[in-house]
Amino acid sequence: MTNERLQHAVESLKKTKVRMTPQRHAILEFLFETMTHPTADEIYKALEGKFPNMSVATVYNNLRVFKEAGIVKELTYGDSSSRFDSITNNHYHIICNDCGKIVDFHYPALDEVETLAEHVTNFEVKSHRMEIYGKCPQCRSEQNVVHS
Amino acid sequence: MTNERLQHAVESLKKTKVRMTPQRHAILEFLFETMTHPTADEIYKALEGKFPNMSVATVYNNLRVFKEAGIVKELTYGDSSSRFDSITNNHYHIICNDCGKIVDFHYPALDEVETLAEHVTNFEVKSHRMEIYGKCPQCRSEQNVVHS
DNA sequence: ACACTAAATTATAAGAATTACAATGTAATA
DNA sequence: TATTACATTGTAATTCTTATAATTTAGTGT
Repeated sequence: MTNERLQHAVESLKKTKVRMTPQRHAILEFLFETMTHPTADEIYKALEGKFPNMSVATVYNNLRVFKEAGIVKELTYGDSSSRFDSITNNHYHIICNDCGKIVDFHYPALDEVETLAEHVTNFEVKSHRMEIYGKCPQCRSEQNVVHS
Repeated sequence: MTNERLQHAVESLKKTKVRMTPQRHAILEFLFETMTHPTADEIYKALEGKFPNMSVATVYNNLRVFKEAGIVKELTYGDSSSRFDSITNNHYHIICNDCGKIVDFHYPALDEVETLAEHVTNFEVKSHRMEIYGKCPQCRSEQNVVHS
């Protein structure tokens, strides 16, 4: 199913004038198979085995292309660098304040909030963003350890 | 009422070992009275009349202190610099994709989502973040102008 | 298969936001 | 008023991201 989504993405890119290079394909592939919401640099490092000469700029360029094509979403948290996530349906993220882990979490889209906001503010609503913050199970249990 | 909230913030800071300097107070004051969700640099520029020798580092240092004290919230969007907002109750933001304007928008907190996430993921939930994106009334009307 | 052209990649430099650091200054306390 | 720990200042360093120019290459038509 990863492959199916990947195929779909590649085809939707080809429909516009976006060429399919090996680097570009590898970045896409990585984004679709990983579950880790990587940073640009993590993508770069993950692929330097396969593409020893690839430039970081290539990663950034492609992430921009993918974003513009609606294939990939940029996640900006408090920390310095953005993370990137291939877009899937209706899931949100819950993030650990202590260790930074990001876990997917399914929930129907908050259409109601969008509609209400539209009426109240007279904006034309396009999208929304929601995240939940807390402490993950691992960090919770570490905290509970009694230090003697 | 701005003054009341400011007072309260100052006092809660003094309770810990945070000293009240003129610069710190001015930054707090500015954050509580402005409606504009300023960047660190905007705060710096806004106060350079009063404090010609203030360093940008001071602004950043204090914003970190305020964040740690739970008085101020950092908003990170896709663009390069963070914005800062004094924490108030139960309001969210709707942001214009075209001009960047941020408008407050009241809505009861999404407690239900927090509760559900807690059960599903076994995180200990602390907070959440939600924003809505779209096009503001001004940008909408500009778009509709017919160019002859 | 070959050539053409627009787009992509690479390498590097530049830019911008934020943080680190050392020296100096100052708020809170006794 | 003296003391001390915290704050500020100025600057340098760091980090993330973007811009640029030269080179390479994917996709297309012949």
